[in-house]
Amino acid sequence: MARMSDIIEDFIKQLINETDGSIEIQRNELASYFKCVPSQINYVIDTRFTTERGYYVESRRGGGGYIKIQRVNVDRPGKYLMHIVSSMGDSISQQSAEVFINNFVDYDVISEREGLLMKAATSDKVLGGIGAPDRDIIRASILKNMLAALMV
Amino acid sequence: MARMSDIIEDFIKQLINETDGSIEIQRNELASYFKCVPSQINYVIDTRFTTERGYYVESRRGGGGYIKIQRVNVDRPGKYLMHIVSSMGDSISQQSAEVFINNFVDYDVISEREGLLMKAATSDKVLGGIGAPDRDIIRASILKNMLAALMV
DNA sequence: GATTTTGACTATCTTTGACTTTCATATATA
DNA sequence: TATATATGAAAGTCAAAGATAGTCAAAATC
Repeated sequence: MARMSDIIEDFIKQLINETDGSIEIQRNELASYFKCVPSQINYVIDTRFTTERGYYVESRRGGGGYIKIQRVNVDRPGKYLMHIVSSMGDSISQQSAEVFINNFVDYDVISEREGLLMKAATSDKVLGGIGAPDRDIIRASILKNMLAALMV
Repeated sequence: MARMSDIIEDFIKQLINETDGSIEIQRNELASYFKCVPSQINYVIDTRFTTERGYYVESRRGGGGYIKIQRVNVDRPGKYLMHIVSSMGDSISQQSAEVFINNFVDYDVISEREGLLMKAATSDKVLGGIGAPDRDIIRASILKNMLAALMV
């Protein structure tokens, strides 16, 4: 069965597309629309609408509260890439790597084929054999080196 | 009696044929359909649906998890790559990897940028930290997986 | 001896709900 | 009137429970 979280994610993304990059929702309203607990909305936002994925979220509690989600505009892809690389840290999970790579493709910093290459090189499928702490370190190293190679 | 693994392999291959080269299965579902333990599905995938044999596999755990199996394209350049992949062995030095990659670029199987990416991902600069026998094994694995990704 | 089968244990992702925090407004009090 | 307090209406947090898939090695089979 399809994941509820994915369905909610798609719904929100469509709303954002329809409204020029920024929406305001009520958590409880959305939750009751999807017949889920309100905290699942938080889960979706925390895992899918992160800074890494290019979103900016703010909210307010209390009466008349809301959650506002905005898609971040990237007008200088090269600069964006630089910033990402330097903020990336020395260790990175497969999931995060994938998110980064998808972003690069979305913003036309790399081609789709290049994205596939990067994902293939950083997947747990190939790095899984490496022990737990080292794996993510080597993954970060691979990713950074590939990006650096493109920036030359 | 025929081997269970072979039966499962044939079943999956038929599914792939019926669906244009790409399927998504649930491990537990398939296991209960064949009345085997779930890990046998992993065994079948690990031994039969490898990059050497021309498949690209990805998966996701947790609720709504899945295993996705794609058959790679074996048309023209793909066929050449496929041949390379299956002849490459399980271990490869940085030097050999570079020779392979340069060849791909020379024969226009990949672009120059893609070549740079591949070299970056398989260089000793990033893999040097891994101990001697494992390093070349992981390098081969990365290279094969990248090539397979391009053939999907 | 190599391959296959099995199962216990692990890792990862999602769903759920009880409890907490914050804010706006209404009401009480100095 | 101005300020303090109570009330209710949101959203946030966090951990437990549930749902998958992965790993690894022992046992079985060929």
